[in-house]
Amino acid sequence: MSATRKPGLTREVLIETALRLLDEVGLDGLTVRRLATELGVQSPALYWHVKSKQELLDGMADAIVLSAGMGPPREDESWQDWLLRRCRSYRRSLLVHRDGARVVSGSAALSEETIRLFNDELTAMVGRGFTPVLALRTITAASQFINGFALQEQSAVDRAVPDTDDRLGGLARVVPGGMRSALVLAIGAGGSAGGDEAFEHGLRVLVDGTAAALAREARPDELRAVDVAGQ
Amino acid sequence: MSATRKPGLTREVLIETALRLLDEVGLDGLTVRRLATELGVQSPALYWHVKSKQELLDGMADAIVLSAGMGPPREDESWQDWLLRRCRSYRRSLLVHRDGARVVSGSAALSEETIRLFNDELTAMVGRGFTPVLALRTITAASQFINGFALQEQSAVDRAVPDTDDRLGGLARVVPGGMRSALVLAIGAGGSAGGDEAFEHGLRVLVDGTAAALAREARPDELRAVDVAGQ
DNA sequence: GCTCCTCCTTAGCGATGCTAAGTTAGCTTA
DNA sequence: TAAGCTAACTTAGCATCGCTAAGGAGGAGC
Repeated sequence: MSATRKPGLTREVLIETALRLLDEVGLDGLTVRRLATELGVQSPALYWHVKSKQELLDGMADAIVLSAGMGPPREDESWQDWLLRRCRSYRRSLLVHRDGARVVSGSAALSEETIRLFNDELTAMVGRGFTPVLALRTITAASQFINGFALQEQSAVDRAVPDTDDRLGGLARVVPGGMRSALVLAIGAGGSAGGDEAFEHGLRVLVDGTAAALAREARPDELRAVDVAGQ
Repeated sequence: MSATRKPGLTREVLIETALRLLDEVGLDGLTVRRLATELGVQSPALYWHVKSKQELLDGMADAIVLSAGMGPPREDESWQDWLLRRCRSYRRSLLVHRDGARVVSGSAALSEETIRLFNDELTAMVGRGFTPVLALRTITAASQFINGFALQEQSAVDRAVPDTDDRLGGLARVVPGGMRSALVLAIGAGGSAGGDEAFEHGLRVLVDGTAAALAREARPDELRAVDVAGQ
């Protein structure tokens, strides 16, 4: 019953070590046996602290997400600045660990702590004029864009780098012989599927589009004849 | 030398069967042995037509992407309508097959055919006023949003569905006891992390934000004092 | 001192991706 | 027609994986 028994191992230590090991060997190299060795223990010992490997991965994913420092905006901060800050921080957290995006994407169980912070964010957005649904959808869209983006950035890094001009980063691994104008132009002009600039562009699009949606939401009585969604 | 030998098996047949089997058993259940059984063959036989399981998955991913019907807009079609059509079609293709998004996300090697179509799209966008870089980044942002979105939609479906109120679809599997206002409000109002409406919202944000970027690109001499990106 | 419970070990099961080596069928060549 | 070659498969099996079952060590509590 006493909390200070002497566990030797802990769920927390397990997750921390797993994250460190992840950077070394990657997600595919992160086996239960390898982690056990790293902890100076036999592999079945881990199953005393964790139900399955998936539960371990869920814990790692939650630790990564939490390390981004979620939370509502500061008092003096506009929702735009906050959203930009949050998104950049989230991407950085995914990129800090090797295969971080894959770990987070493969997990679905978030901790109560994460959900609480998430809810605080939504509440703050509502305080700045968002409807609850718009707030949720905005964060949702942002998260999914960042997940997809980081996923591709890391998959491009992890594979064996081909000879030259892999600027497309996973979108076009093989450059065909008769590559035509636009693609080669875009790449030549510094365009790339990954990287900070491409990410910042996506962010900007997100913020601008959200601002438009927010303006629409705020005065829903006006004409929507210019609606672009044709469906 | 004659092309009509009688292979019995083909790379194409292999991929088609694998996609059919994928719908049955899911990505985790799609083993080489299982696929071989489905083809009435022993498992090592597959390695004659395919270098590794990853190469098979790459082929499946490419088939899924190609099935979306990529290609430039019609003559009379605005880039907005085309982009919406293309994005919806892409999402639908990912959702058609079980774990389709995971298969596509896990693959990096696209066929030359896909790259050619992709290039045609960029070229057409340039014809409508985009710079090559903006065109590439737009498609990139769209693809990554859709990948992330579909990934989450399918991961929410695939896991054992909990008792009630799993509307958050993977974002909040466990609903904590003291869930506060904004989240419960958003969910109550029909908000959800997945689903057609959330997707359409994301698309709208993308198109609106891209329109703003395009307007900026078109007259780059004007003042940019209202720039929202602080970095 | 005896028992109980926590935390770890040893042993091993079934399944996985993949390789090595052997076998068969059908075309080409003499 | 017979020999030979090679594409397309089979049989056997290796190393590794996540995970389970059973047992043992050692401090805590009576």
